[in-house]
Amino acid sequence: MTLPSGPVRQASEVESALFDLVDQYDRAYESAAASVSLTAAQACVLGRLDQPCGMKQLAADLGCDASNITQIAARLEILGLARRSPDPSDGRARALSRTREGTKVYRRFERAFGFARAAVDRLTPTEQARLSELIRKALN
Amino acid sequence: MTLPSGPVRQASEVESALFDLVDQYDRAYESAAASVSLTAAQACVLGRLDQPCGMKQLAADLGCDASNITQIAARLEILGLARRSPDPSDGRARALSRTREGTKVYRRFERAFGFARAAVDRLTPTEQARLSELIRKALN
DNA sequence: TATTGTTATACTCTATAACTATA
DNA sequence: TATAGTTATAGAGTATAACAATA
Repeated sequence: MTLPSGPVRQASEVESALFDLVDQYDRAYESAAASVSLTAAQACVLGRLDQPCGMKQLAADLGCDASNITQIAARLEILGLARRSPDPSDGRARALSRTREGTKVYRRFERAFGFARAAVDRLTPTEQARLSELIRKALN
Repeated sequence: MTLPSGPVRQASEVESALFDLVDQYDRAYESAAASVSLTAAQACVLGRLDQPCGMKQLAADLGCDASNITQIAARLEILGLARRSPDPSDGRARALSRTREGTKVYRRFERAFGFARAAVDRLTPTEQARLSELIRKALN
């Protein structure tokens, strides 16, 4: 006979707070991206192009397969927001960079996002420093 | 003539901490789900079934379209992890609930996840309370 | 007529495997 | 032979629109 598995684990108050924070952050990110007609992944890649960046590096940063970056880069290129340029020092490599339009759109995304800034603005400077400290310690 | 758009906004230290927290949380969630052969969305739905729940309610909770829930529920059903039952009081409605196997798998997911608990365990009880308080204030 | 849920469809993200070109 | 990137393909999440059954 099989015993019932029982209820799932009960989260503590801090864990719930962390969950709510992450949940709201993710939703705000997605929503801000949609507001400028980007997907979250596209906004994420676009945001990493302050400097031109190789495909392999982007894949490593985002923790996904390189073939994935190829597709996202291709779409950003079609949208006129990014451009792939040959690497003079390595014929295999290509660097992805933002176009001027891409930077404009990304800045519109940032203004639409605002989640982190708004959250932080509800805290005093001392509280902000303390929050930062606690998060860093928790992340180890 | 068009002026350059200029650099994107520079995030503050707290904002960076928030970003890192969310990023690590999301990756750990995804990875834990994969470790029990679930997608993040499937784990998310499964985790909300401590009580049977209607499709519409699930869609509202997850902030997505109801047709989306239909698909995820169908897959969870095929996997034997959840079940859709008719609602006796409303012939249109169906309630999704975890099977015993679904609860077992979800508990394995929780053990694999552990991110929030591990993070929280690096803090003293006083620090945990303070973190919780600051997050709640920041989320308003 | 409004609501719950489903189906059909299309787009995107994602990974794997096979491939091209270069190192 | 190894590496950077691409292509082909397939599974899954997502939304919209049209639909069935019920309220």
